[in-house]
Amino acid sequence: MNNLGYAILSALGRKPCSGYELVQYLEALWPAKHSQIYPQLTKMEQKGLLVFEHIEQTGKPDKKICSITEKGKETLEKWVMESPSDPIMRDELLIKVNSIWLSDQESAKKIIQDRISNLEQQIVDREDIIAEMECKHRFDTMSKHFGRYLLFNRRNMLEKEEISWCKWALNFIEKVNINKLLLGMIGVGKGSILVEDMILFII
Amino acid sequence: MNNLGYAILSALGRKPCSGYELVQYLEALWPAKHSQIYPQLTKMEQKGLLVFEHIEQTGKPDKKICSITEKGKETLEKWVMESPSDPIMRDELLIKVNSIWLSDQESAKKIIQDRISNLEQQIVDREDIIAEMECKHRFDTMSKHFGRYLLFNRRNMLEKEEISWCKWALNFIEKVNINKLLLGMIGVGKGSILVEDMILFII
DNA sequence: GGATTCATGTAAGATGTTACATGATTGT
DNA sequence: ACAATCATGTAACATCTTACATGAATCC
Repeated sequence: MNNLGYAILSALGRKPCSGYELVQYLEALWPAKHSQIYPQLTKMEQKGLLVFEHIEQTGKPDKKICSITEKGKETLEKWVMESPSDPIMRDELLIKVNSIWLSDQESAKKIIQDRISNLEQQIVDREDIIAEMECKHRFDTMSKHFGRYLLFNRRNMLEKEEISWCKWALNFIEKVNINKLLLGMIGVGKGSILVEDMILFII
Repeated sequence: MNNLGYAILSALGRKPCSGYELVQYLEALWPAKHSQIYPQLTKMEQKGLLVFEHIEQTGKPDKKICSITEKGKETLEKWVMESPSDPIMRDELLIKVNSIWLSDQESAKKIIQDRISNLEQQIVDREDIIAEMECKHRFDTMSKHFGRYLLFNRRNMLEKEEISWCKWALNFIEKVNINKLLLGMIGVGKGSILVEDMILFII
């Protein structure tokens, strides 16, 4: 079984739900498009890890509610104990920042500023969800939602720290440019003072 | 062109290098195995984005040094200005944390403690590299290494914050368990006081 | 009237991983 | 002796994305 499969089992452990709902739930866990979810669910049903229940709806398309089976629960339980492999992050911004030397100051600053805006929006949205969790899930039902609660707080902490980095980087970029302009030293020799300046600035 | 291609161009913009070296360089930017790099380089050479230079070596296998072309530079420059798409993070740990309710306290704590160890190791390693960068790249050569310098600091900031979350989560897990044990309330009713306790603890 | 939400599925293509293949040098 | 580093490549497979396909209800 693959990670998507375990993520689905983890989601269904909380409560049974449709493939459509899974797409949303998994966004914070292991993002996947519906075109990946539905075939995966079929495979998992064939393996006996989950069962389908067909629900007819009026005014809406019919849906298939998936529930985790005993076998599914056992499979997940066994996997959870194994140590996880290294995380992988793919972010175009990193490539763009790495290429910063060939773009002008303003363009460089703009991509970072846009990132700050995106992060800020995501944080306010997530803070609403966290508040809702704290309000809605009392202790008796909290247990199954506890992990998700930890994860939402994790994301917020990391995104706030990313904003801190963005601001630090913006200041740094500005500092470098001001130095370049003031001393008229684009690529000229005695710049070693500048680097010390920059390093002082970091500390 | 795909993101891997732009990452390669970004790497080659700094200095020409072999496919083998690219694998290491790209780890912090857009990780890829050599089996993906070599065919990608061939495609990019055919498109005129880079050129190969065959270097014969004694005692070591021969290598092919790739250099970015004017067309490659222009392609990268154009792409850098476009706004990046959303980052994607895939981390098995998240699925395991989400499934925390079905593993025992000790196993749950262990996976988080292991993560802390990994992060701490990565941070000390990266701090060495950062120190080396600050030392080696004086102002005249800094420009092309500037983006990478920003990125290494970014990673360190984020990983330090992840450690903070891990420690917060460990405390939280312990707190929940102590409450469960003390009050003997596994799944029993009047737990609402506990949740308040937990929320107080977060604040 | 047009976009979004709900709801499921398939097909084609792009991207990424694991395994197979070779072979000398250097460090433990 | 054995593992790791340097160095490049292919093949098979797994994973993920984009596009095609349908269709009613609700919101702006």
